[in-house]
Amino acid sequence: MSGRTFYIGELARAVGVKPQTVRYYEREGLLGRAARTRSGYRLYDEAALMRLRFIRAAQALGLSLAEIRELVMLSREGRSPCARVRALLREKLRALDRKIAELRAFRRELSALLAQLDAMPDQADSSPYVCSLIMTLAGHHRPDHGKEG
Amino acid sequence: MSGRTFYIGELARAVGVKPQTVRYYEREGLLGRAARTRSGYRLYDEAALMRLRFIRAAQALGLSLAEIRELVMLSREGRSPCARVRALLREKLRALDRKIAELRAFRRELSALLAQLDAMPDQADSSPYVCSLIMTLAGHHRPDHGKEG
DNA sequence: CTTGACCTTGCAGTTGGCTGCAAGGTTTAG
DNA sequence: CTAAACCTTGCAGCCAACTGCAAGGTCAAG
Repeated sequence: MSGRTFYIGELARAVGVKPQTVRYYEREGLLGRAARTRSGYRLYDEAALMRLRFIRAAQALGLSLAEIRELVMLSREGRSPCARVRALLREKLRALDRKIAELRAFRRELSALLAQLDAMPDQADSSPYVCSLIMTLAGHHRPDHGKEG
Repeated sequence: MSGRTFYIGELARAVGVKPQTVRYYEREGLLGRAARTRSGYRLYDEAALMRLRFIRAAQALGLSLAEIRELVMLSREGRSPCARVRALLREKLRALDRKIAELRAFRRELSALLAQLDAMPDQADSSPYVCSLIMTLAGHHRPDHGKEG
């Protein structure tokens, strides 16, 4: 009755990650140690597949591996992680709102600055501070320009 | 007629960075090597102060140190960096728009998911994948949740 | 002369989530 | 039997922009 088993590469392919990533999650306490064949190969079952999918789904929702580990721990202790999931996601939502507001404010500043820059002729000089307008308008802020789309 | 000079600590304090950061910028080719006293202490003038302020201002606008170095190079070659500044900032603005759109789309998804979660009772089970709803709705996305505000 | 605040260099560590590599053992197809 | 395609471990490196530390030299005040 016990379903299919998988080598680490099959498991990884099924979820779209690399074997190293699976080992990394194990090291980080997100997956629990796998069963082994006599020769030492890791063997996974469908429950492991589901756990791995959960990890990726939770990551896609913006949870960090540390937060996901916390949820996994709760679950392993038999306590329902649902309340904690809600709290974490609500917190993410608030952080998201703050971030969006911040980026919009910054966008306004940057586009105002660009409008002024476009209205100016190029400076022919190579002044020590390169571009004076930037000095006068760049304020306060430390934007967080994370890449990745 | 040559104005004030500064030790690295004074310079750093004047701009709100640490001496290590100033040395780091020098190593990275953003500041050019400073004059030295006989005993080897770095000595800066007001032009250096302005250059350092420029670096921080440009960072505040979202430019990376690599991009700022490029501007500094242009300036040192006597070519006006203004056109490049405009191009870089326009690019930042576009990236910002993409990012804001992405975060808003993600915000919508997350808040819909939360609404569904709030409507559900806690699962008492500690199922292998922790929380089934999350599995069903978490898609595709890889949000970039940079911290810092 | 001593204390303490400065400065110097070089190099390791931080963050988060992987990714790569080397050196070896195993399994499977032909 | 061999070659390819797996697997194992351990550990270094990546990104950016710093930050910290150790071990030592310098300088001004009292």
